[in-house]
Amino acid sequence: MLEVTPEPLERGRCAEAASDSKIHPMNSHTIKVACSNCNLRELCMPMGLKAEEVDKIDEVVAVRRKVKRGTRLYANGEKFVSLYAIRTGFFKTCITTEDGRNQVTGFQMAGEIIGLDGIVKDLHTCDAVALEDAEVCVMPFDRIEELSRDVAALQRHVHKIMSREIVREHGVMLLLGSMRAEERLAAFLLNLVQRLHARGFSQSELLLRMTREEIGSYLGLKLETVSRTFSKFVEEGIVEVKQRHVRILDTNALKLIVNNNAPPCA
Amino acid sequence: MLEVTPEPLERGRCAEAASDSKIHPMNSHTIKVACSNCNLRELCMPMGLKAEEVDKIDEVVAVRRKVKRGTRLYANGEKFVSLYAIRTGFFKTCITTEDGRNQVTGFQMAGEIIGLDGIVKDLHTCDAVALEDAEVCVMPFDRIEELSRDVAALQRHVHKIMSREIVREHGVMLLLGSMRAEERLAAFLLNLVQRLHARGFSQSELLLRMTREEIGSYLGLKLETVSRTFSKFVEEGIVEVKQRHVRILDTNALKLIVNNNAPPCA
DNA sequence: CGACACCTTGAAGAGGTTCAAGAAATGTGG
DNA sequence: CCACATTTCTTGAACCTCTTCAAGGTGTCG
Repeated sequence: MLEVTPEPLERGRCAEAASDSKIHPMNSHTIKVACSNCNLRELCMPMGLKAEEVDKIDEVVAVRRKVKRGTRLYANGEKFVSLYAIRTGFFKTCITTEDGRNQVTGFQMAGEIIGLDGIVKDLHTCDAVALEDAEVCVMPFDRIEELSRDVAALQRHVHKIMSREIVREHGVMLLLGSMRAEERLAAFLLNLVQRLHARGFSQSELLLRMTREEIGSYLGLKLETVSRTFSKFVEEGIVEVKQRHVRILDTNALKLIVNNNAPPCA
Repeated sequence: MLEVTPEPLERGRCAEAASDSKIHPMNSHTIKVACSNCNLRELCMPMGLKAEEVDKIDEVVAVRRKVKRGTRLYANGEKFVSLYAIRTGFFKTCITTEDGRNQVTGFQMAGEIIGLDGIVKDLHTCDAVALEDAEVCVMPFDRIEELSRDVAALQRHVHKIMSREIVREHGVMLLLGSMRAEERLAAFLLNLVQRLHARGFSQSELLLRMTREEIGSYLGLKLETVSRTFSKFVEEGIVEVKQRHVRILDTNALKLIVNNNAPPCA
């Protein structure tokens, strides 16, 4: 359910690799970059590498790319070339069908990897939209594959990232298939705050980057239901909500809601 | 939504690798095996390999294992060692939580790979249960990794299998998040029959290997709703249903239901 | 400041669930 | 091979959750 993080990072902002950045702009919004001194490396790089292996991995991340809020990092049908590691910002991924259905399949934050959907057909099968101004590391997939043939730790890391995504989606299926509205929203809030906390943010306070409609799409609910459920949580004193600002007052109450009001036996 | 299959295979049953099988039983239900003359190789092996590469891959599949109906191939919490390629039979995968929730995350048939959930934590995070007597090829994952460092086509294949599973689950999220009962069941039937047809079975007739309750769990519905929806389809002349025997009379009607009654514009 | 996107709340309605009973199939042991 | 127990499936009726439709409020950005 969460990214494995040995210790919280400070604030999800990377110290710039000062010597490199902004010297060789590839185009209007791409710049060179190095992983080896990125604050997020514990999230998106394998641990315990030799120095020479770290250097090799630095070469994988060819460039960074800035993505303005509301614009797409990639879109359904586009050729798949690279995976992306999110440096800063917040994304949603969603699929849209010809008959007008739309489904948010996930929300992604700093240190998470997106683009895995494109590997199977060499085409992206969903859209990735920045919900706030963002910056990503562009990692050409053929170079990842090449390198992970040399560096077993990287190979293993790539496999784990993909497996983690599969397991995450199992959790979403459980949520969508078996939970009621309150349970879904409680699980959603707990998941978000947990991931934010792992990145050094508050355990109890969060700023929603997405609309009620996007939350609803992700949770299989209508935006009105999301809004009403928030209101209900407020009435019950579980959270404070001011638009997109949410403060969790009673984490345990949320956990009880998710766990069917059964106390955790483990 | 489906396994990519160049051409239908005959009946999903493998010709035995006669010289090998049953000579060296590893234990009561494991036998040696070779991929190179398995009828399913187009489904679970990369295409266009050199002969020597095929030989290497043969070595990956250490043994086969028989799984009796109703028993588990692996279970939540067990150590992850191998992926499994299904030779014959039919599986469900499902997750169960401490508080008693249960969710079927997929149904798998011959030629499909299961066990990917275990990679991220070296532990299986779901159960795989045989819904009929089954046989699988056991593929130790460390050998897969080792070999895919040598054989780029295998590496790519493993990545595609994992990506395909991610994309499949996106489809399930769309189903669970945005479809009504009829739409879900129609999509489910179309998906099943399509995968069966790719394996040489009928386009219109299928034998459900799972109960109404299991279908319901997968589709986020109660078993009564599944039953009622089947009955509705029967009334409308779209399918014939005799217990687990289903004959699709009007594939197009099912497609229209899934597509929101909007004619396919593509 | 005005336009627009987003959020909240109410009331009515639909779709799915729950509870219950009975029928059909399947498996078991004598 | 048959009788019985068990599991699975179907169907009805009442209920509940979530959706739909509608209106008004709040916040944001040019």
